[in-house]
Amino acid sequence: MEYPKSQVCKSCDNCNEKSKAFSVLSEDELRILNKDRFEVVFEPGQMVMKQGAPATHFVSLTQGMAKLYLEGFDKKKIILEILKPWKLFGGPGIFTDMRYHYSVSTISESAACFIPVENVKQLIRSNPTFAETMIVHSSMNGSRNFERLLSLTQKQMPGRLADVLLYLSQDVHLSMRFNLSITRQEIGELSNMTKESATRILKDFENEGIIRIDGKEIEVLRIDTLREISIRG
Amino acid sequence: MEYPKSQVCKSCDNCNEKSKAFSVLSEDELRILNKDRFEVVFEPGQMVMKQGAPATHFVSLTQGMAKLYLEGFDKKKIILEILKPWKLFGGPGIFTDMRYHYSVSTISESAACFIPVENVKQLIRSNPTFAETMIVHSSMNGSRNFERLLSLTQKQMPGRLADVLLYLSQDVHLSMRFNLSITRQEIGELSNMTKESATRILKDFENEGIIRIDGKEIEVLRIDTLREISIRG
DNA sequence: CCAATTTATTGTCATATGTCAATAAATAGT
DNA sequence: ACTATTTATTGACATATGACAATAAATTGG
Repeated sequence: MEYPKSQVCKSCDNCNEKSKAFSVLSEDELRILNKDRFEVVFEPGQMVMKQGAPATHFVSLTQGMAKLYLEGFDKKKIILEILKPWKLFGGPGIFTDMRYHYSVSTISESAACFIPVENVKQLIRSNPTFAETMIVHSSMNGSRNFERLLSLTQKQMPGRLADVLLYLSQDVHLSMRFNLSITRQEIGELSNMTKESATRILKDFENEGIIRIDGKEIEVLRIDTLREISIRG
Repeated sequence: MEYPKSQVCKSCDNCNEKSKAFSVLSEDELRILNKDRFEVVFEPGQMVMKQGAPATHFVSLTQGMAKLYLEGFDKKKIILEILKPWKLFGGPGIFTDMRYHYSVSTISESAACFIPVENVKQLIRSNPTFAETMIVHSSMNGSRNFERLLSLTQKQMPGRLADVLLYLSQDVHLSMRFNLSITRQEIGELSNMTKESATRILKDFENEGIIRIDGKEIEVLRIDTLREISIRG
């Protein structure tokens, strides 16, 4: 793995500005946070964080795109999130058993900044506002996981796929038309179905004029229909 | 609803002792916490907390037993937890949109103590150790929900039911033999299957000599087999 | 103690979805 | 540019599981 100088952070300021979690910190506190930070560049498909490994660092994605996923049984995965820059992750294990509870691997060429957990914990202990920020952060993940649990367990495939398309369009790419950076396999892992089923239902949606597929590009044509399908289940 | 005097807390001391979350608080801080607490007694089947309603209080179950569940589509529920005394709940909404993100209703006659969220938040802001306790609490819920997500989405019915039996035996009743306080419907809601399937697979387990069912009583005879079934999926 | 209601059991059937296999298309490596 | 590998598509088929229905058993309320 290379560490091209040009891509390594010159300073953490940029990162701190973009990650709203750090906006409540003073100059001095940022210094603590920045003390032992370091950045690593990843090629596509490389592992940033491994489920089960010791949880030593919080990580902030600074460039590229990655997937955060649970490793289940028989190598089956559930992708919980597509990560974009300035997303901070590390997981619940940092405050419990000091293990990572999910894996993260890159989708495109990426860079990530590693912050030792002890430095973050030190700030939590000294700055209650920052602690509250962490609680809010963790709570948002919590509610999001409840929604996912309901979507994945109670909806049929079209509803689950609609949820994933809405997620990709509205939360990840912020556009009705986007270049699909993930495979059918990964769409399946987002919606808990096989790649074959993902292919089939995507085609169904296309035939019904709900989306347009052109190579790697997907355009959402009728988002309301997608929302209906999502609600109907 | 009645409020039998004899069952209302005489003091919060008892509650504070039992809820380890509060063990880090000083006398003065406990006074803040106790200031506006009040206890309510519930009959079986009554609702303690309603998903979607304004999140105004943290709640601690002080007597009885309750179920914490997500209300999904078509009135379908997922039970996330069987609550026993001294379990504190309120959910992620307290730190995000100020709504409850799950419902809680009693299984047996119960009592619960309601603590205004503002008092807890005040302590979080003033006592970093307490704040960290809250983060740990929320993190444990987080990892537990990951496990549930995997169990419910990737295992077949026998695996899911095995998980539920292990949960009931090891986490709820703390015994190999316990009186089943919940219905088949609720076993189904714990394992994401219909009550008919729950019935059938329970009987299968009984026929295979893995458990013994006698009326409302269940005895786990071969816990290792149950664990195997859980792992095999 | 009896009627009314809820809960549990059991069987039949329909179907959503996974599995496997064969091919096609796209991508990557030399 | 050409082969090798990965990814996508499509079809045929098997099966886990839900839906419905009919009793049976248990619980509750008077």
